[in-house]
Amino acid sequence: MANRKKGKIFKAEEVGKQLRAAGLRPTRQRVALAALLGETHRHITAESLHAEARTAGIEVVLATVYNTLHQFTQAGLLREVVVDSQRSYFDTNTGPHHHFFCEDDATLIDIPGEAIQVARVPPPPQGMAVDRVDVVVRVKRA
Amino acid sequence: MANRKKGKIFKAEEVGKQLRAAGLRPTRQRVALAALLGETHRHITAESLHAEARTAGIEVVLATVYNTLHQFTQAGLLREVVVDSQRSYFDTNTGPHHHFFCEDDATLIDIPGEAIQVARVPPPPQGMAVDRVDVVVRVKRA
DNA sequence: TTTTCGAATTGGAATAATTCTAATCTGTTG
DNA sequence: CAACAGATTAGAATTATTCCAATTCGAAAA
Repeated sequence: MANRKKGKIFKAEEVGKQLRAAGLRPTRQRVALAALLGETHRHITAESLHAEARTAGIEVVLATVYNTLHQFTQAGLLREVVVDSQRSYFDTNTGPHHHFFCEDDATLIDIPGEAIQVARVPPPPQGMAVDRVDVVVRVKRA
Repeated sequence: MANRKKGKIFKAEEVGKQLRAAGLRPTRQRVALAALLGETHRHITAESLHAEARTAGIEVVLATVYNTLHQFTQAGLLREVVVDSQRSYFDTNTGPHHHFFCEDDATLIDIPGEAIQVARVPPPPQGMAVDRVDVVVRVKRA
């Protein structure tokens, strides 16, 4: 626990095990991308992760980054954040929380789950169940 | 007022005036699209409005629908709703309210503004001002 | 360790949504 | 009714993402 920073979803030495546990084979690219996600920031796009990977000398194609992000998301290791209808963001923080979205530079900032209180959400329509409640606080340069 | 349904942003006889007031010239296509928006449902995509227009015999190209939706949005007559990173939705209801988003069929349902209470939104980062707070309740077939 | 098989990656083509552009057309004003 | 500013058009261009068939690679068996 001394060495556990919140937000790190992968620990370098355990990436293999973690992937296996998620039902994904620890292939070269997946391990490398997982390592990057474990070490760096919280909000990424396929494009940004691909750029990071290439900078780090990892040979991986954009299509594979897309596939991998979706696989990690399905496995519950990442969460997709919808704030921009033009680009998909992924968050390494899968716990309950919300976001500030800066419309000027299209960046995200986490808001801890407890910070915001959402009350009196009406019941969903017949036959529907609430999957989750997303709050996006859109901000602009003042 | 007897004849005023909430959600109707345009009244057939006043479309011209309303557009003019918004600083937009009441061209044939704009008037026609505005009339459609005034008469029909609340949530549309460029694609769906284009289909409606063509069905109604209005000759307008998809690019123009996009332009018009953005112009109306800028003029404050429509609001863009971001719920799907792959498609843009527009809402004829520009008042304060939120949405249910059904992930199975990608449809939106309004939640009145007063229905949900969002409390304790933390202050935005330095130099930023809150533009608006969006709540999306994602639902799935149970 | 080598073989083998099934699943994963690849690169590129395909698709979908949206924006851009240059030429043409049309409201509006004088 | 003439002229101009601004709008529309079709299609090309762009961007983000997905799909696909061929190749490669990881893991379990031999």
